[in-house]
Amino acid sequence: MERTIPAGPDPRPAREPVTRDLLFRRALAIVDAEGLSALTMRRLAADVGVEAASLYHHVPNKQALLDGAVSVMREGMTFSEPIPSHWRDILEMVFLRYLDLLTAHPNMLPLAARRVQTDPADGLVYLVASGLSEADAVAAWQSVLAFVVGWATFATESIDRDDTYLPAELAALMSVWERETARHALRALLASYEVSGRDPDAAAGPA
Amino acid sequence: MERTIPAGPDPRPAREPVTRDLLFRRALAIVDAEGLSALTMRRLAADVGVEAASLYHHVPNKQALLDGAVSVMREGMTFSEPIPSHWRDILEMVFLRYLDLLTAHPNMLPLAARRVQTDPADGLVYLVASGLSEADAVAAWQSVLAFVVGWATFATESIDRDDTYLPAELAALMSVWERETARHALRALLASYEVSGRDPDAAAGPA
DNA sequence: ACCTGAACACCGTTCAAGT
DNA sequence: ACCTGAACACCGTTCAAGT
Repeated sequence: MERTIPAGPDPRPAREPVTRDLLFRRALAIVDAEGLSALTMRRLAADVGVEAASLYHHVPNKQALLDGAVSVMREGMTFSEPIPSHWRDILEMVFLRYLDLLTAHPNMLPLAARRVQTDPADGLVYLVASGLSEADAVAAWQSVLAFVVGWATFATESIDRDDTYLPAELAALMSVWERETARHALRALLASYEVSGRDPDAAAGPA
Repeated sequence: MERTIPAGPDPRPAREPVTRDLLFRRALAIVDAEGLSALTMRRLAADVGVEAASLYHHVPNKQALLDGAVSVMREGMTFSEPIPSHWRDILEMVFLRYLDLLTAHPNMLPLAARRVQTDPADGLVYLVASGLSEADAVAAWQSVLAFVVGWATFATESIDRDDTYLPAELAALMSVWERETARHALRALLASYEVSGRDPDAAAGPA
């Protein structure tokens, strides 16, 4: 008979109990470290110390796992004080931060492009409160979101480049996607939307 | 013994001879019709009337097949006369046309986002010839390309929307991605880049 | 309640064998 | 030169069986 160790410090390998949230976090870690194709049910199961079939007690299917990983990633979107007061500056900050987040998780991009749409939805409501028409607010939101996701797509992945016919100097420039260039484009997009009411600075602080 | 029909009109089912190009075209057709996940080696082989293993006589692997399908798709990018004279109008036309192409092949988008980068590369050279600095030309190209691919990503696919917390009216607006909105954003992006030399209209026709 | 083993219906790819 | 059958090493998912 084996002796049972009753209160020793960490007797068995002490497998962390399997929860949905643990699976989401480990799934994100695997994708970040080894790419989307490395995330298989068998691989994740081995990672948390169970068999593949066991995962289906915590998650209905693989898609739910991917959705969970996206959610975990998006929780990493935090903002540093101070918050600017003009809606344009706020949007610029939010979407630059979002661009940074996507850039930090390049392997997640194919997944992040879905479910993103209205994510900081309250931000959209805020645009209307700032004086933009609903149509303009939605247009601005869509444009900026599309740009950021598209930019991350190119800035992030090891694209197979078609440099044929391109002078070496231009090809070299095209292979670098500078954050400052994205910021400039973001500002140009935002500048094309205007508050329509008679009090354009209604949302800009008390003074 | 069966009688062999020597010169009848189309005796056997007359399988079209298998070529790389046929495979590319059928692959694109399958993806367009049934989605990316429907394109398997076995499915494509059945489509052209051979076994899956036979495909490897024409194509080294599945990735080459996908690349070929992207190329076939991009051949569908044509331009109607007349070509505008100002570089901004040309870029707007080219990238609106590219947006239309991506929108017409929504299932191809995950593939089209790679290899696109410098595709109409001569266009980039043309921007420099029009008087933009190399840095500005690349920045404009990158910004507009990123925007179009991002826009197509959202406009095209049945995104799982997160409409929680969003007023019904805004949610309804957010679910529609109007081509006119994209055009406005495209123009705003292009307007932010200027010819730097002393002859800003150097590329704008003879008059 | 949670985990397992074994199976099912798939994948992409290889290769010896056929014509 | 081109095609095939059969196999290999994988997938996601299901389910009866264990504790």
